[in-house]
Amino acid sequence: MLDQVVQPKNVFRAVERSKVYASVVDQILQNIQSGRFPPGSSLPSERVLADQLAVSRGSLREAIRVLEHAGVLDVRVGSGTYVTEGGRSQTAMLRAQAAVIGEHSPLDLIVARAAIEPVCAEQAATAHHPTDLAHMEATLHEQAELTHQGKDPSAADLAFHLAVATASHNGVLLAIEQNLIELMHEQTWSELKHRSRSRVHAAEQYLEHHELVLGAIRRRDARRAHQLMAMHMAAIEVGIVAELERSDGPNGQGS
Amino acid sequence: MLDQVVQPKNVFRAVERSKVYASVVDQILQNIQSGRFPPGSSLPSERVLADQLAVSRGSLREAIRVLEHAGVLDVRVGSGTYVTEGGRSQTAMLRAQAAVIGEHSPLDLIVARAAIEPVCAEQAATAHHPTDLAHMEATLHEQAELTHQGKDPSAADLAFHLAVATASHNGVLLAIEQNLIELMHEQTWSELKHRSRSRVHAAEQYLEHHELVLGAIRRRDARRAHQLMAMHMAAIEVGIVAELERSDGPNGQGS
DNA sequence: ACCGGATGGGTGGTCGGACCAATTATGTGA
DNA sequence: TCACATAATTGGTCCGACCACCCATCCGGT
Repeated sequence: MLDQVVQPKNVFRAVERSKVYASVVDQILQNIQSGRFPPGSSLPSERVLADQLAVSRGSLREAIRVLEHAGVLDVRVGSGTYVTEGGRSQTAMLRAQAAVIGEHSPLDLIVARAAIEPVCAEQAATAHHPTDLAHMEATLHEQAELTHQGKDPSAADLAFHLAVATASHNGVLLAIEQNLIELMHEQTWSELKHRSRSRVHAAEQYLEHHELVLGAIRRRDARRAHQLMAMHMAAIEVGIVAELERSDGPNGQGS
Repeated sequence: MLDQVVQPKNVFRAVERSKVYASVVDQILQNIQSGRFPPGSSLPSERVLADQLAVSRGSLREAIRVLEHAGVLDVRVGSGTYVTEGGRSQTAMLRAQAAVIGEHSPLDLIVARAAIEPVCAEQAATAHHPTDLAHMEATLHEQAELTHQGKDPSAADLAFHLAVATASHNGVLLAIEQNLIELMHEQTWSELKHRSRSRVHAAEQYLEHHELVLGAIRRRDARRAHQLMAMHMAAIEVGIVAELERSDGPNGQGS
C-alpha cells in the first residue's frame, strides 16, 4: 500500500523537503494525484496512516493541516479525513503553482498582465471611490520621488498597480493581481524589469504612463484607462523582450 | 502582548473556525497584518508563544505549518520562526482569497474571465501541441454528449476551458484559469449558470461556441480564436445578467 | 417487522513530557 | 582581542494519555 512509497531516498526532492511533515505532504499529494484516493474517498485513520508512513501522529497531523488549509483534504471529527471533491484539481493547482513559481517564463507573465491590467484600469475608472483615488495618488507620488532620486521604484510601481486593482472593486481581479505581483517578486522578473527600467528614460516613461492612466481613471474614462494601461503593458513588454534578446534568453523560448 | 487577542469570543468568526489551530492561524495573521510582526522579524519561540496563547505546542505547530506552507512564515531550526519578506502581502493574499471565495460577485468573475479566456484561446491557437488538440476535442465531445442527452454539461464545459488554458502553454494563464475554475465551483455560480443554460437552446449555443473556438485554434487563427472566445464570454454574461435580473439580484449590485 | 434510542468502538483534537538536531550566545584560555 | 568549547535556546519528532464527536450495531418497544 503506502509502504512502497515511504522509502526516504526517492521521496525527498530537495534538501529543504527533508522534513518529515513536508515529505508526508508530498506523499499524500502523489497518492491523490495518482488516483489512489479519488475525490470523496477517505484516507486511512491518522493512527493507521502514521504507522504505515512510520512517522508520529503529530508529524502526520502537521502535514494534514497543510493540505486541509489548501482545500485538498476535508477533516471531520469522529469520522475521518476525506479528499475534497475538488481535491484533485486543488492538488493539480498546488503543483501547478509550484511549477509556475519555479518555471514560468517572463513572457508568460507579460501576457497575463496584458490581459488583466487594462481591465483593472477600466473597472477602476468606473468603480473607484475617493479613498481609492487618494491611495493611487500616494503610490504614484512615491514612485515619482524614487524615480527622480534615481532609486529603485519597483515597489511603488507594483503598489500603484495593486492600488488600481483595489480600486476596481472586483475581488476576483484583485486576487489575480495579487497573485501576479507575487510572481513578479521572483528574482528573474525583478532583475529583468530593473534592467529594462535602466534603459534611457524608461523609469520616467513608466511613471508618465502611470500618471496618464490615473488621469483617465480620475476622469472616469474607462475606455481611455484601458487603452493607456494596455499601452503601458506593451511598453513593458518591449523593454523585457529587449532585455531577453540582449541577455540571450535566460529562459530560452520557454513555456 | 498576545494575551489581549487570546480571548476566544472575538477571535472566532464562524463555527468551523473554532478549532485551536485555526484560531491560532487567524491570530498570527492578524498580528502580521497589523504590523506587530513586520517582515523579517521573528515570532516568539514556540514554547513562549504556546504559553502566551494558552495552547499546546503541538496545536501551535500545526498552525505554523499552515502559514509556513503558505509562504507567510520562514521556520529555521535552532533559530526561530520569521515572517517572510513577502509575508505581509501573502497575508493579504490569504485574506483576499478568503474574502473572494466568500464574497465575490458573479459579475466580478465574468469580468475576469472575459479578460483571461480570450487570451488563453489566442495563445492556444499559436502554442498548442497535437496532444492538446486531442484533449480539447475529447472534452468537447463529452460536452456534446451530455448536452444532447439533456444532462448537465458543466463539468465538461469547464474542462474545455481548462484544456484551452493548458494548450496555451503559458503557466501563468493556466494557474489563473485554475483559480477561476475553482471559484466557479462555488454554489452560486454553478446555479446561475445552470439556470442560464436552461434557457432555450443556451446549452446548444455554448457548445457551438466551443466548437467554433476549437476550429479557430485548430487553424492556428489566433485573432479569430480570441474573438470567438470573447463572444462566448459575452453570451455567458448576457445569460448571467438575465438570470440576475430575473432572480432580483442575490448579490445586489455588489462589488 | 420496523423504528428509535442507547451504547460501544473508532475517529480526530489537544495536551504534556521527553529527547534529539541545529543554532546562537557566553565563557574561558591563549 | 580572538578563537574555541560549552551551555543555552531554538525547532523537530515521538509517545502516551485523555476528551469530544461520529457512526454502526444492538436492543427494546410498538
